[in-house]
Amino acid sequence: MEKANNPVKAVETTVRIVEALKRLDGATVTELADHLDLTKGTAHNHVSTLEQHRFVVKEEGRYELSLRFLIFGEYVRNEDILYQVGEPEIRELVEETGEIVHLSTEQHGLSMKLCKLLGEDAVGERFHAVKLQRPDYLHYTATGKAILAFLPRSRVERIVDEYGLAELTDNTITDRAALFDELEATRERGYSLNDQEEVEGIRAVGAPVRDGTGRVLGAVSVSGPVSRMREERFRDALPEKVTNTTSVIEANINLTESIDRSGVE
Amino acid sequence: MEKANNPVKAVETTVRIVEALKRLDGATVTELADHLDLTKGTAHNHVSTLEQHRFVVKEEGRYELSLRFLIFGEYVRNEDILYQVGEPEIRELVEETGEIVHLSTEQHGLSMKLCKLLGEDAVGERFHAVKLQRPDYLHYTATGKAILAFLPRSRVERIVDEYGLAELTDNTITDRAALFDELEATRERGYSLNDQEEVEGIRAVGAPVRDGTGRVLGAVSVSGPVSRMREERFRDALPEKVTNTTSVIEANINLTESIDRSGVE
DNA sequence: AAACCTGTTTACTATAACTAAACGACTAAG
DNA sequence: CTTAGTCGTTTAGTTATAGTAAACAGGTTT
Repeated sequence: MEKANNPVKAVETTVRIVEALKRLDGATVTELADHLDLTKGTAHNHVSTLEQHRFVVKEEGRYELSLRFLIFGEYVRNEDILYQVGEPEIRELVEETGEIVHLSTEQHGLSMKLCKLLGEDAVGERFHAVKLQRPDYLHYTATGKAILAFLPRSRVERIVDEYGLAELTDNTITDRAALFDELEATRERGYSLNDQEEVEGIRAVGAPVRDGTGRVLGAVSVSGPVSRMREERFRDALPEKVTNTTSVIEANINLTESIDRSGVE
Repeated sequence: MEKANNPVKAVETTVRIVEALKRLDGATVTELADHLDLTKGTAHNHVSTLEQHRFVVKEEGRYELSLRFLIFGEYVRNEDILYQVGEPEIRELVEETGEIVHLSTEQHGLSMKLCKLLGEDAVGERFHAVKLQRPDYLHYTATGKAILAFLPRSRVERIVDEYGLAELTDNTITDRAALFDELEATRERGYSLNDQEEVEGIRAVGAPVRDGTGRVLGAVSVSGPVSRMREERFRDALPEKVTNTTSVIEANINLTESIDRSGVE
């Protein structure tokens, strides 16, 4: 993790304001000043600068984050090659399995969801895209462990140094050595298993997506209640389906990239 | 439009950098410095500050916007009451009509899409959510005209002052008086019509969504090729369907808000 | 090796981001 | 109608800091 030696303080306060506007679901100048220990003048200057640039809207006397964040966010996602080629494939996977399917990538040592689909067994209807909440730590999700398994050990070390190994359930891996053993096993299997390590009663199977050079681009996972994730399905059937999906994604990414390299229009 | 009297210059350069990272699909420090007429040192300080706060990632030597923008963007959309109650309704509308359906709102005098769905006549499959690109001006879209029709005249004046009336097709309204006539007609009808004013060959029908106080929260529209938007359907059937949808949305919003006010859990 | 790219760091200075206080606009209370 | 209490915004003034320019370090390419 780079640690900006000459951080721009004014940018840092603006970031704090943006984060506070999210946390507080919008705020007045006075509220921002109180929460962030700024003067009203400073808070006002920042928030009005952000408003002028359309990242903030003033709605009925309160300042709120604007939909410009959505435009930027969708742009970022649409640029991501993993999302471009992965999204249609995980649509198929969600139809096949009926469970919850994730497509995630790693940024800053955290798991960022690109897409989350609920299958018909997970909800009433056919399938359903859902909100992408906060990022997750990598060590307790199926996608996260699939990613960690194929990152250079030094990166994994630094990530664990930075974020630690928070315990969410009895099954969460909280020991460094145990984590590296698990990652080794994951590498050998080619897929990751999550047995109620994030949420009690939920199991998941994940597999990495790697490019031609072996670099991990992200991972795909299928999650569901233990009641539907018993031995055979959890150990064989789903791993097979998930790795099939990631193989197709990997093939299509390599295809796309070699076409890019050949300069074909 | 508020015009920040004490803009924070450092924030403005950071905004320029963020916009450039989008425009250039990621950039190096040197590229940013060149494009934005900054020194490399300045560009580096800003971009590394943004990276430290996870709004930017360094991917293979290039700086790119991170998926944190998506998290913020989805948060903003999910907070929007119009999206919350409108999204399920326009799903129904897209199934009924088979055309393209939009749910949009106004921010900073521009039309911001909350959701865009393609119906089965518009694409092969059942229906499909698509990317929300840049904002649009309000005067040449069905949703935009529905919104403008129910904004206070003074606001409309200021919006036209700021952005003008850009001409996209022969049918685009580019005359101020003509626009106000059109908005008057829209108010009387209760819905807006767009007859190839944005794109040649595309017609659309839109209707506003207003809250209990009469304030416009946004608008819904159905768009399609002229070949499927002939007289009866364009003038009667679709306006009926669209206004039915907006009525349901309005009712649900009022219900939600009165429940909120009553403090029920 | 040397020249030429990078990205990053440094030392310096003018600038501009803060502080604190006051202002004008509202609302509520007396 | 006054007064006191909000609020957001603006002002003046000072100190911190953002930006400059230059040098540095790490890679390629020549």
